[in-house]
Amino acid sequence: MGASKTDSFSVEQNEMANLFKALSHPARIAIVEYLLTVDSCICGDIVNELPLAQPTISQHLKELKNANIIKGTVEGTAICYCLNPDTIAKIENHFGMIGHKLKNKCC
Amino acid sequence: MGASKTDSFSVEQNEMANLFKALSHPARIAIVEYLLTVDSCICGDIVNELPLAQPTISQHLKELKNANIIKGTVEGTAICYCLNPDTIAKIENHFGMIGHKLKNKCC
DNA sequence: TTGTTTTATCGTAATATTGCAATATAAAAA
DNA sequence: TTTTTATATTGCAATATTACGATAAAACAA
Repeated sequence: MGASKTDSFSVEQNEMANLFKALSHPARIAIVEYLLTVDSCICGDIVNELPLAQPTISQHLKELKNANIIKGTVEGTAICYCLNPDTIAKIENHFGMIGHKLKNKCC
Repeated sequence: MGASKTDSFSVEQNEMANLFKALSHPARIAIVEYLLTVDSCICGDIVNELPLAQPTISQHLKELKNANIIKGTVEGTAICYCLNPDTIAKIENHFGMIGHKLKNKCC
């Protein structure tokens, strides 16, 4: 095969897996980090920041957008990207929950 | 192509991407969740918990082990798997840092 | 209008992932 | 020893991902 057996798992499990898949590439990690260093959300120069061709970056941005990790709004000719705090908080809470449960364990 | 341009990014960016890649499949999310529900670390029945064949689960466990998300120690015939709190904390801190930086932003 | 700039999409080649049957390995039980 | 039980590895087919050249689309400038 090659396709994940998505149907065999819960909606929540698939959601979390999709969030992590969106973050499972160094270019997308770099994009998130870059968005954090920029003061405002007004961007448009991500292509110059990364050692990848423009179509490749556009594709990575699309995946981050589909996963709701970033938001993009049209700003004239350019597009303004910024991180989605809700999704970041969602992931943060997920691991906070895991960390909390782990404290009551033998590990 | 198809291979990631790993060399173009920092060691840290690749490390984080690999951690997330290990968590980017619902079966591996399910394994992590199952390990959280078990009282002790003494496991050995993960195969019966998931709707996947034994070789498939063994492969998923291997990926989680390679990413240091779980630890496995031989326990006679069975193998005892448990979560690695250090790695969980590492991811938790990563998002805590992002969340903190986001608070000083326009988003 | 035409040209410029910025981002998106298409098409495709190279590579990676997923899943499992078959088989192997390792440790304990009989 | 042989058998049983639990986990790992191999090999392969189906599918997904990654990267980018070529091209398109959208908004503004001249």
